[in-house]
Amino acid sequence: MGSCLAERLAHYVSLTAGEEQALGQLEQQERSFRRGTTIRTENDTARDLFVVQKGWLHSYMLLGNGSRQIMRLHFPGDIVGLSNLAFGHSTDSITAVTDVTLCPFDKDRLAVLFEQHPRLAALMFALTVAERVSLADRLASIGRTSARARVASLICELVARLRITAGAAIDKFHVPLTQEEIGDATGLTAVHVNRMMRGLVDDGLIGRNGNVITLLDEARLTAEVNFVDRYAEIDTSWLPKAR
Amino acid sequence: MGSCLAERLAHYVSLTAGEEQALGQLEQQERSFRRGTTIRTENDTARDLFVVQKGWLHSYMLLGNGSRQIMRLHFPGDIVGLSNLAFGHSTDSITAVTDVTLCPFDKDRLAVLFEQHPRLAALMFALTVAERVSLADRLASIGRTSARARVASLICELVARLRITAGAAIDKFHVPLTQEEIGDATGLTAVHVNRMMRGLVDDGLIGRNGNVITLLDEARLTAEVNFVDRYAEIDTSWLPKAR
DNA sequence: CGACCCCTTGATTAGCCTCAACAACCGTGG
DNA sequence: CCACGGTTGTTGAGGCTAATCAAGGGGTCG
Repeated sequence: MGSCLAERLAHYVSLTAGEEQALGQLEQQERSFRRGTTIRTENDTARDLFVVQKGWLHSYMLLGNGSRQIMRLHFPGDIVGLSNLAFGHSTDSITAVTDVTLCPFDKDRLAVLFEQHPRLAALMFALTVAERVSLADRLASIGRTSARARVASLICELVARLRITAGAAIDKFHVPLTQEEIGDATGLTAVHVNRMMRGLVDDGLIGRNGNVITLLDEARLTAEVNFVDRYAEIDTSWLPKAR
Repeated sequence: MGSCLAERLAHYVSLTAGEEQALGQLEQQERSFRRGTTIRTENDTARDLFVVQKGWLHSYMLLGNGSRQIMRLHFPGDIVGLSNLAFGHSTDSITAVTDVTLCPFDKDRLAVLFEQHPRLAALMFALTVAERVSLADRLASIGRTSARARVASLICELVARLRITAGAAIDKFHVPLTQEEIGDATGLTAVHVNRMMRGLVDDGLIGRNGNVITLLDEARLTAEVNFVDRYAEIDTSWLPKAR
C-alpha cells in the first residue's frame, strides 16, 4: 500500500516511480484517534503534518468571547496542519469528528520533496491555493448571504466533496455533524440552524432522517446558493516535468 | 533595480545571486493602472500573475444577490492572481483602489522557479499558507464577532500590514477606502460601518480626519479584537538549501 | 435507570439592515 | 472661476433577521 499523500496527489497527475517512492518515504506510520479527540490545539509547536486516511475532522479557532469558528472540514485525502509549516506553531485546533486514521509526516521531509520533486511541490502549491479559494467562498457565504443560504451552501459543499471520495453521484449522505457544529461552521446558532434545516425540508429541497441527508431537489438547492465546485479540477498544465 | 518579487522574498531570507537573477527573469515589464481600474474579473483565463509594486488593490467576489465580498486588500510586495495558477481561470475580481504599478509574470515562469530554486518555491508555499491563515482570521471575525469588533479588527490588520511596508511603528494612516468598501470587506453595510467608526471615535480609540486614521488607544483597540499579527514572521527554518 | 447530549419549538430581544434625506466633497465642463 | 452632477459621509426612523432565553422530548451511554 502506498502512502496516503501519494493517493491524494495521484488524483491529479500520474506519478512516476521516483515520485511514488519519495512520497512513500514520508510515511512510516499511521495513527488512529477516537471521535472527539483534539489532535492539535492552537499554538501547538508540533513539527508534523497529517494526511487524512479515514474519517472526518474539523479545524477551528476559539475566540475571546467564547465562541468557535470552524474553518474547514477535512476528509480522507486532505492535508491538515499546514499552518505549523508556515509559522512555528499551529494557528487553529483540529478535532476528530468521527474516529479517524491519520498519516503524520515531519515538515523537514517536505523540504526534501521540494528539492527533489519540483512537480509534486508545484502540485501541492496549487492544491493549497485551491483550498484558499474554498475558504474565500465560505467567507462570501458568511459575510453576504442569509442564514438559509449559508446552510444550503454548506450542504452543497459537503455533497461536492463527498462525491469525490465516493466516486459516484450519490444523493444520500451520512453527515456526522451536530447542529451546533454546523452553526459554528456557518456563523449561526444551533437553534437557527435547526430552523433553517426545517425550512429546507418543508420546501422539499432536502430530506432528513437522523443524520442522513437526502437531496430531493438538487437543482433548486444549488440555485439558491451561488455554489461553485472547486474540487472538480485543478490546472496541472503548467507543472514542471516530473523527475 | 531588482524584481518586485525579489524584494518581497528578501524580507524573509537573504537571496543568493542565483536566486536573485532567477527572480529578475520573471519581470521584464511593469504596468500601471488608474484608480478604479478592474485588472481582472472573475473567470478571466489570463495566464499571468502580478506582484504589486505601488498602490493598493482589493480582490472580491460578486454574489448572485448583487452584493460584494472583498476577500483581501493587496499592498506593495503582495502577489495577486494566484487563483489563475491553480484553476484555469480567476476566481475573484481585482480592482485598483489607488493608482497602482504592477509587475506581471507568466505562470510558466513559476514552473521554472520550482524546478531550479526549491528554496524559493518552498518560501512561496509558506507565504501562501500564511495568507490562507489570514483569511481564516477574517472568517472568524465575520462569522463570530460584532460589527464593532469587525471594523476594529480591519483597522488592526491594516495597521499591522502598513507598518511592515512603512518599516516603522507609525500610528497615523491614510486609508483610501470608502465606507462601502470597508463594509464589503467586513460583511456590513456602509451605514453601519459609519456608526461603528463613530463609536470607536467617540470612545477615544481612534481619531479620524477625512481618510486619515489615528490610533489613540492601541492597547484598548487590540484588546477588543482578538487580533494576531500574522505578518510579523514566517518560519523559514525548514526551507531547503538555496541554489 | 439516570445523566447527559442533542434536537425541537415557542416567545422575546437585540443587532444590523433598509429606506430616506441631506451635507460635504470631488472632478468636470462651461 | 463657478456651476453642476455624482459620489461619499452622516444621521434618523422603523423593520426584519437571527440571537437569546426557556422548556420539553428523545436517544445514548455508563
